[in-house]
Amino acid sequence: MGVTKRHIHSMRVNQIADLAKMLSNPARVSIIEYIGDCDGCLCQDISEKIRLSQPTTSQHLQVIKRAGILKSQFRGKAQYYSIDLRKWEQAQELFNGFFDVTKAKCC
Amino acid sequence: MGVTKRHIHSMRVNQIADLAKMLSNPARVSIIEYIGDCDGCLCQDISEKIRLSQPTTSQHLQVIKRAGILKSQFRGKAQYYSIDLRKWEQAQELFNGFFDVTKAKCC
DNA sequence: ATGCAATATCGCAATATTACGATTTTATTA
DNA sequence: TAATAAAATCGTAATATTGCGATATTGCAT
Repeated sequence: MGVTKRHIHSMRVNQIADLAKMLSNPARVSIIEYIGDCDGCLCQDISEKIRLSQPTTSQHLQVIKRAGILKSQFRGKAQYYSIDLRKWEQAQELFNGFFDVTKAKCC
Repeated sequence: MGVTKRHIHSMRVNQIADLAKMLSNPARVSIIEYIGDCDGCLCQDISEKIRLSQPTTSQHLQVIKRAGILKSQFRGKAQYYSIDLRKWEQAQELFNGFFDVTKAKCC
């Protein structure tokens, strides 16, 4: 077939996988890293920094945003992206929960 | 084009993305969770537990193994999988490093 | 209203992922 | 050595992802 069977897994497992999928492309990791640096970034600047085209960069930004990690606002004529710290921390906790539980059980 | 441009990113960024890619499928998250539970599992049992076919399960196991997270050994006639705790902790640290640095910088 | 600069969306081609049935390989046991 | 059971691999079809050029949209300034 070729379609991921989400329905056979728990919601928590799917959440972890979704979050990981968002981080599974190096461009998106770089983008998050860069936004963390400057806090309030233009798509154009990010695009130049990571050396991908504006459309590609914009698409990656949407993927990160859809995962709930980004906030954006217009200042002047440009859109400024920044990281939603609360969501970022929640994401970290979700991962750490998974890592810790697995660690505690194994061996 | 359609090929991920790994070469434009740092090695660390690619490592994070690779690790995330390994976790980006819910079947693999479930498998890790299950192996953590029983510590020493048969492919067959995992396959039944997560309700995917034996070949599919085996392929996912290879992906997790290629990421360095699994150990395996033959006991009797079957192969027993378990989590490489050292690598698992390293993976967690890699993620936490990324999360923490981003957190520290932003805002 | 018109022009401008920034961002988002569309359409597409190349490639990657996912899942499974069929088959082969592997390691033990009779 | 032959039979076995378990796991890996092959082949394939369906779908998803990635990246970019072209185009549309958006919000401000004149």
